[in-house]
Amino acid sequence: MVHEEELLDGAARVLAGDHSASMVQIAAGIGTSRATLSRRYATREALLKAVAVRAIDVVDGCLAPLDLAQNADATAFDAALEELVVALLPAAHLYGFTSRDATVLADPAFRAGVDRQDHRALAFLALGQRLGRLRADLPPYWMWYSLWGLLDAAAEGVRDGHLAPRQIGHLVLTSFLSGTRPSAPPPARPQAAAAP
Amino acid sequence: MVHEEELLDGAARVLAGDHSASMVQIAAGIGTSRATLSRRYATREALLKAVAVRAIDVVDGCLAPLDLAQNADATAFDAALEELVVALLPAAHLYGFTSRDATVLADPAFRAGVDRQDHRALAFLALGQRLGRLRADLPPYWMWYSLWGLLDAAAEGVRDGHLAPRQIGHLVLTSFLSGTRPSAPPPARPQAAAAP
DNA sequence: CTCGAATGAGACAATCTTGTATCGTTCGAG
DNA sequence: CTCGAACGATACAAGATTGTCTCATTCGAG
Repeated sequence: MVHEEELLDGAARVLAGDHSASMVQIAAGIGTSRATLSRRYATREALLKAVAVRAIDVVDGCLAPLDLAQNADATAFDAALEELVVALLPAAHLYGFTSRDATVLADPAFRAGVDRQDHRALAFLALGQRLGRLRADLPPYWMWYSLWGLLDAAAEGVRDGHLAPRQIGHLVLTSFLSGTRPSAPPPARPQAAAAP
Repeated sequence: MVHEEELLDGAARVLAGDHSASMVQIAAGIGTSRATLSRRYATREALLKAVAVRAIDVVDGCLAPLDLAQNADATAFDAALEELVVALLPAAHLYGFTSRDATVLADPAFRAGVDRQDHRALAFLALGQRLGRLRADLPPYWMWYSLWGLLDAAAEGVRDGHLAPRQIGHLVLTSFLSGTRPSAPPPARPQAAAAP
């Protein structure tokens, strides 16, 4: 018997590539039969919601280490943030579609789970603000959403072959923290463009 | 006769809310009949691709002012970047789904359009690097993808009611440029958490 | 006003998807 | 080894979606 987690992750993998994949496509992508899929999950909607719940569980696992940092210092916060980004990278690729699927969005249980998750992340980000490691003039909600946006962007960049999987962890973290503006504003160096 | 642009924008609005909306739902959302929709676009796939082409056109319109800045200075570059973000915000909300829909992604014409678009944006971002206004250690492709990620994140934040439409322009721009790390690292101010 | 093009409403068959049931087979615990 | 649970394959009906068609109506240019 295939474990439920493998099955849901396989379904998520297929659905991440095509949000509107049919049960036949999902079963074929997993490598199982449509009969088994229908036996496990009564309807396609039920499968979708199960994947969404699985997504919440996985992301909750990524967020767990953050709770220990409530009485941490700046160094511990930075380490936890980096750990969070690295842990979230594959999750964003696999489960990102759940936040955009109308079927999933309509599920109150999913919305409630996301709300709990958001509040947990917001507490962590607010801690970063109090520690002086995150800007105090940005809404924590925006920091959380923008982090997910960067994670999604990295996943798309890898999908399109424009980014290497190895570098996206660093890219997301440095963009999230430092942005794309050079840290030390150069006084006035023309630096003419090199000839092609 | 309803103009083609209005029709496509209406379809995009419906599809942005539900990627797998049927022709009946799309027609109802636009306020027209399914017959008219089918007369204009032979198949649903054709409609999807037409929306995608429209998306490319609109984004091309947002990118047009950037070409004039090829021989610009730092100030002009900053202004063009801000203008770009503001122009791109509604487009990201309306047409963001095109970059994630399997049907659209499979269209060679769309991929070619996106490629041309990417190269145009990349040239602009590379100009920013030469002007010293953007970090030279980040791949231009990542800057472009991350900007779209932030635009998407802002749109989702508004959709969920966690962000106000008025502020997202500033949020995207400041996150893209400066990140979420405080600009001036505070020496050692404890700043105890305020009582709840 | 007149006429033609575009529209809305509806019917129709073909196809796809889904949910359910049945059959024989495989696989692992006892 | 034995047996029962889970599996793959297949068939079936019900429903939804799509693409095409017809017909009456509306709307605007001339």
